[in-house]
Amino acid sequence: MTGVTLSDVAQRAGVSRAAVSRTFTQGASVSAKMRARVEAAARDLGYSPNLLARSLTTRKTQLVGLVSNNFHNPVFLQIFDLLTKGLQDRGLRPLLVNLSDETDPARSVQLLRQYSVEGVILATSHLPQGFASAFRDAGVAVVHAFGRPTGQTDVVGIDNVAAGAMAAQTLLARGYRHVGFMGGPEQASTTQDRLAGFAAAAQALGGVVSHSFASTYSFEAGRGEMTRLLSAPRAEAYFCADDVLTIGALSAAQAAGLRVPDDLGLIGLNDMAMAAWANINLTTIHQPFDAIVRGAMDLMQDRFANPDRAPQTRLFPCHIVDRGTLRPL
Amino acid sequence: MTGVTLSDVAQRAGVSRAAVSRTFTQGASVSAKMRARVEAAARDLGYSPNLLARSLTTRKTQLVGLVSNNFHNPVFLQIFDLLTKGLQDRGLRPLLVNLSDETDPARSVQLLRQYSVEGVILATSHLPQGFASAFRDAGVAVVHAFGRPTGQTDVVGIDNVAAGAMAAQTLLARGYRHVGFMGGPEQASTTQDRLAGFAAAAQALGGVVSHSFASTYSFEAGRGEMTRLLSAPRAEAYFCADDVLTIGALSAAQAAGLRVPDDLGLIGLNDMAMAAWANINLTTIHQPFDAIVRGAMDLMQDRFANPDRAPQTRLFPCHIVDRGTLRPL
DNA sequence: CCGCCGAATGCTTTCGTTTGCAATCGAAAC
DNA sequence: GTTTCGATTGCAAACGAAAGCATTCGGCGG
Repeated sequence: MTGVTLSDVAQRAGVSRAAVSRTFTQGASVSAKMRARVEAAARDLGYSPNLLARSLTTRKTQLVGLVSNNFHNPVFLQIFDLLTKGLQDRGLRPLLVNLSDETDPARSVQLLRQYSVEGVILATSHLPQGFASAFRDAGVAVVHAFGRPTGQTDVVGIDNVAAGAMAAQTLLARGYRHVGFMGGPEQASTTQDRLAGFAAAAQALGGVVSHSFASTYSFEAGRGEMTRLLSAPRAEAYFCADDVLTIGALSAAQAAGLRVPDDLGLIGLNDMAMAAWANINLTTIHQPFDAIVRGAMDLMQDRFANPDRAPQTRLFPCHIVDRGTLRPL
Repeated sequence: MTGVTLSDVAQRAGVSRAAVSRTFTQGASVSAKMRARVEAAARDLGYSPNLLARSLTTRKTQLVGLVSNNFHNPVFLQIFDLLTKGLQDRGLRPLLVNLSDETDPARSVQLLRQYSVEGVILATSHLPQGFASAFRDAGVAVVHAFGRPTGQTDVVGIDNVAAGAMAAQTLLARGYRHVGFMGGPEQASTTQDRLAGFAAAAQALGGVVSHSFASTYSFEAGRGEMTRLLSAPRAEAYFCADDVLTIGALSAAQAAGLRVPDDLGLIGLNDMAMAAWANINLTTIHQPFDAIVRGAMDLMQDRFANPDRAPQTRLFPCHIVDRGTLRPL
């Protein structure tokens, strides 16, 4: 234990405990002389206020839950980086929750509530049933990043239907006619929405559309699924709903002796850092992580200030990043 | 706010506050009848104890700081995954701290102390001066994962000197004679130790050794450094001190038209998930992340129980994983 | 029926802070 | 030298829960 408390400082400085408290609380009334005196004593003793005790009376913990269920896809490291930096800049502390193996998500809700988090940022494509509402009911600000707009909770992300359409338009504009969609898990809302947008746009433009799903958003699943696809009549180009999946598909294509993009076109989604690596060099749809993450934090803080406002959705535009897996216009 | 407190439950159940407290604290004396009565009331009201308030009297927060300065290398996502799951299983909560852009590390120390974390796990190759000792002095259990043994703090990781030697022995056994070391930042202890072990072992076996450093542990740095190396007389094989670096080097070699492993051998270190991807397929030294992470948590909890024991070091053995970037024996 | 004793329960203080309220201070206005 | 009034200060009561201590309960042997 550090052990040194406000009382110790007060005694040392020969002032009341309230005086010490005031010099350490933003915007309280203290004279310059008093402040100097207290600060000197505090420095001598190495005092710093106990935030947990403070939170008891202020009802503010500065704690926010950061929950994710995907610790395998490297994009999430980028997301954590942006998120942790951003939260630190705003004076908030992230309590990290890994939902991967959690059989009972209610436990995580309970847990975060017990720690009195003020807000929760859900960074997950798919969300356990009733998760968001549990927090809402408990009065904690919750925002779902990378989620599907529901009107029930704050959501920030991209328009996945539009992104799917953008992929289709790009493929057809490059002269591919038989185009395929390779999704992640079929029940993920991102997969569903991207497929819907992709199929509709491709058909509207006269394309021939097929689709299939990989079991997870992972390299192996993408590689396995593409290997399967290549053993039958196949499309000329595929839109893979995630970069990691796309890299898996790319690997399968190379293993099958196909040249990309001449024999087979591929377009991904995310534009994760790795997509730009020279030996991967993915053509992909850029998802603006920084804007989304910033938006999530903004929305959360906005709800701190105004807990009863209506749920809000913020979607950010994507754009194509042209690299080496699609033939040029 | 959830708002429902112990007093509310006590009133509802028509018992004293102490009774409620006892039914929720491990190993307190309550009759079955009382317990049932309180639990019913608690359920009705949706009560769960406020851990922050509890921590005030118990002096236990179950909070541990998880600090890292590398949110770019994908291995850290694997590490976070293991760490968060492990901590959750042990009933501990990770408070995540991103040191990347932190100009004043003392701020992070202060911060974690203010939240009364019971322990800190440092997952960083390099560590700011005085960081570990600051925690130690504050009486919080600190363990440095992936660090260099100092005798001052608990350290868990691998023997980097031995790992370097293992790399050298492997290269020479495969018939490479002029061998190079490509490190990360020169001041990183991991870089220094791996180089020392590598150079000594290679020379002892009659190899010709050269070395150089990439500016960071990143793809771009590895690729840039290898590109530079290839523009001059070069070694026959390189030991790159990290997988991401190795992938960068591999990319540079491919871009230069070299065949790996025929024209150039490469061996990495870490065996991150990506190293096994078929289109990367790195021969590398496996670092046992799961054992290291588990060891870190064990050591931390061990110090909870016994705060004054001497600092301890736990190093785990590595082994070669043979894939496609080194020619066979 | 009485006394005894361990188990259950309630009372009260405490943990480290903040904050409303009342008392005090100091200087400007008279 | 008083008044007066705003800015400082101290006092004491929260905040939500744990735990030591004293009290009460219940069942047992006698």
